[in-house]
Amino acid sequence: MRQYLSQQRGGRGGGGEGSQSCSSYGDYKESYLKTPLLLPKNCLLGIIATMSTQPKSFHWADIYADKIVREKGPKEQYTCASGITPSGTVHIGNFREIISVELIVRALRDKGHKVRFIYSWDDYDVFRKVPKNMPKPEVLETYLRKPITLVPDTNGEYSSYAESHEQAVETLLPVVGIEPEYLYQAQKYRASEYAKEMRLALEKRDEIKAALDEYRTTPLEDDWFPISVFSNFTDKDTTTILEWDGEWQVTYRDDENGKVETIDLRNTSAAKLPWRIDWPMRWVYEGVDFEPAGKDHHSEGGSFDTSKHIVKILGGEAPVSFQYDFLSIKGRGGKISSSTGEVISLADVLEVYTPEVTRYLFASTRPNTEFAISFDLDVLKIYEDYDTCERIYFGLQQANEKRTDKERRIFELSQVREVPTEASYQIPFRHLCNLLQINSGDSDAVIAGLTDLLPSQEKRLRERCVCAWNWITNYSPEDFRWVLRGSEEPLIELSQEAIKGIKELHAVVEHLEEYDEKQLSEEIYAVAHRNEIDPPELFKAVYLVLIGKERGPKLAGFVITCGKEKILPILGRYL
RNA sequence: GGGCUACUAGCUCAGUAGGUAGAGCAGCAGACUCUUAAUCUGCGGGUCAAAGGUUCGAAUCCUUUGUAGCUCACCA
Repeated sequence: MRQYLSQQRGGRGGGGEGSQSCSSYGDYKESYLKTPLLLPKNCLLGIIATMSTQPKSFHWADIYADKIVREKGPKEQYTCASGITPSGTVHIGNFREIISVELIVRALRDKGHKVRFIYSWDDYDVFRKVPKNMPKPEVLETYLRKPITLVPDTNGEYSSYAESHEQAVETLLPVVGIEPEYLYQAQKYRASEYAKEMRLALEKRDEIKAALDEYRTTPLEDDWFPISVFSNFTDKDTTTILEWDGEWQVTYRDDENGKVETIDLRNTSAAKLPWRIDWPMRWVYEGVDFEPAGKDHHSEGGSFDTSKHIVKILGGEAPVSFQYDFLSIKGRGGKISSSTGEVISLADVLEVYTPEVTRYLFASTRPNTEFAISFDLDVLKIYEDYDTCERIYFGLQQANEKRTDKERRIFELSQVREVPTEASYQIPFRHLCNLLQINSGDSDAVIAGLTDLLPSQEKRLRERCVCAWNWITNYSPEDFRWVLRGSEEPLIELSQEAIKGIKELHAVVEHLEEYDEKQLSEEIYAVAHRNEIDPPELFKAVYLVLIGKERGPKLAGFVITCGKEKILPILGRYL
């Protein structure tokens, strides 16, 4: 059991490393103010707004940041907390809490405050249920009622089940610009770091019991104790506390084998506070000023509610909080919940949404409203919205003052790190999808074709290409996908008229450089009429020849984008 | 039984320091010999769920009611 402790994170490196990585944010505001702005021509607006001092913002993150300062008073440092029990895959719903806190952390830092952002892994909680999406459930089942930190990783990659979930998150969060200081509760409990706090809870047993009983349907037993013990014989929490000596000694019985043992809170790894006491204890221990919670906790009688009372008993006060709503998923099978099988995680979202756009999803939505993360055609709209937001930020698109302020703040908060000094390459997601399909997913070829792309825009565009291609291949509707036909594929059977039309079109495409999109469009119609074909028939024939489908991207633009090198060989087969 | 949230145009929703109601889509009209959930221009459209209250003034604050959804009272 010990080995876990020392192995897990090379001893508690959390503090130092955490604050180090966080400091990059501290400079973030300053650095973008200092950096000379290389903005596109017509964006005076952007410059003016950037140079003015922090405008009053009505973004929810700023409103909460103000509220924290107002309610907690001036402080050297504010502590914002988030956390979760890694009892299964950490899903995108859990991510909402993390990023909500991070946005508020940023808002506080932008106002010049020092902030400690802690993320607590509650990996000393008991393993209660085997989630459906885990390998070797029969193995996991034998670990029920033991602390999660002792459950093995049935994928065999990490030293524990808890760590496998923790690592999945910790490696990914920096990608979206989130770098909290991680606290591992198993480590702390097993090192008896909370001995005093547990003793305090025992001393306040009656008050705590009364607070909890207020909302319980059946009151706690008279011999209830505010701590729970993992048996040293079985590691399970199926134990009964028999006695507390009024100081550090606690005697418990293992309910499975009847063995009795007395432990000392100062040097045991077995004792733990139950959740409803554990939470407020840590508010006091870490001095938490802000921590949100899901709506399940925020109901009257829920754990946040009882914690508000218990924290006072423990000599502290409750943090500022808000409740965030749940997320749903659109355009992809699978539920969001970790207990019901397939789970949507941050990794899945990042397949389709770039880090900035992922942040944008959360930064642009009030946390207390439910919304759906879409994998369907809404993806196009989300990217459009993000691009609009960016154009407004850089003054490339006009909007009224109120809207401009709002979009500007959302844009800032959506950035992974410092705000770029120039807009990204503005290309509609739909168009990018077509370019990628023309080039069979080869983003190098796409990028090579964009002659006006600035070097500084390339990295962001490449990230977007990856997401676009993932979306096309995995999520886009069938209508949306197409592949240019190759030379080995069988010829399409066409009417005489259609073949004449194709031939004539081939001749037109040979001089493609002489046409712009509108002219080419008109010429296609002219071809149809000269050959007495209904235009829709000709379109259909051309799409069949080019991509094997009856419909496709708008033809004239499509042909021009593909270029004659690609189009001529295909049409040429019908000459 | 308690709590929370929502109710704004046909649809999806913006609208936080109370000051003459907004957007997108749909619709209508016109343009385009034009297929895609993206062509352009113009237009119409709302007792802001209901009632009461505070106010010079309320979608916004308070009270009550209705409808819908979520959640707690087991565990974490």
